[in-house]
Amino acid sequence: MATSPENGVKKGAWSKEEDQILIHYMGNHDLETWKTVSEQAGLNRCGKSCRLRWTNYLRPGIKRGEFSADEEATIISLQREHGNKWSRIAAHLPGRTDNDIKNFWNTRLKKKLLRRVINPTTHKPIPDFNLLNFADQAQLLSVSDNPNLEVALANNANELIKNQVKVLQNMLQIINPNPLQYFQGNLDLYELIQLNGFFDRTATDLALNPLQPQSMIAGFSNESPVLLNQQQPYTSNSLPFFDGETIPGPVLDDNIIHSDNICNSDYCLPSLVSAAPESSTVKQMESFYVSTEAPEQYSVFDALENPVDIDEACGSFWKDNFGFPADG
DNA sequence: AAATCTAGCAACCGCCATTGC
DNA sequence: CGCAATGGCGGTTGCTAGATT
Repeated sequence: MATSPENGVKKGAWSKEEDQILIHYMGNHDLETWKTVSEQAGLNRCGKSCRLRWTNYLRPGIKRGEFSADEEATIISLQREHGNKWSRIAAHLPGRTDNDIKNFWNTRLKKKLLRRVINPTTHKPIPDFNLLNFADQAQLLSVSDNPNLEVALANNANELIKNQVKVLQNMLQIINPNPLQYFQGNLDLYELIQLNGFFDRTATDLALNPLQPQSMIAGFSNESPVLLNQQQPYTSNSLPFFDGETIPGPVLDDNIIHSDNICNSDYCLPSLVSAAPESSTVKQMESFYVSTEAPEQYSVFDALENPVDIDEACGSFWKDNFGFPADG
């Protein structure tokens, strides 16, 4: 069992013997401070740990087990009203602890709301996946049991992954302005990152203008470098993406070397040119990542390049695509 | 059958407020 | 008033049992 290095007090799960000692002590003494409880009861625990064990588990009247439908409705209603004020919410639910309610919210109720396409933060219907925070997006993906929803959300998830790749690129570039050496064992990943035009940015540029999610996408626009022979099929192995789906990509130009220190004959680096809008990296990336089965009007890149009226779009996004109610 | 993944939950951590000296 | 001790709270971690591969 773990102990705190500085004072040797025990940490981790409580044993039945410790529980009995604490219950016996609390039943026979008035509470002074939790520190004295620990000391006088002979528990090798810090006072804080004793308090938590008592208030969350051992004190009389604690209600355990499944939450009733009424309790569930109360929690949702109070969470909407007060936010994550668990102790305040617990005051309305006799026998339930703030910790229990917090766990119940985080592990059950949030998912339940997401399944109903309700944003657990705002308690309003979700008009567009992109308006959720990242954690809720991930959770919505994980709880989805609607195949149509999964297909559509995959497109948005591609977008999230691209953003994360950009963050990784930033980090690598700052660590080493010539990151090519990292990719000798994973050239598919190298090609994916190269497609984003990352290696043309200097460490100084990145330090002064770190990429943010919005600017990352904006960075894909006209001045971004693109591959010369982008219409041809991808030469290396297709990149596996969601659930084994493979996505065709443009060929890499074998004849033009971008960097002089690494050149595998099968994976030489392409040269880069500025693109016209119609052949921009945005369009290229769109065809690269977004499933052709996806409704074209909801391409994430279209949305970014052509700002839409959010109110108008919100009202129809789910309804048009999945038959979900958009307004309650 | 073994390995891996996932959900649920108990407990800890860090921050802030309160209290007492 | 300042400081230390303590308590309260919300966020996070890590363990475990059950499910899945």
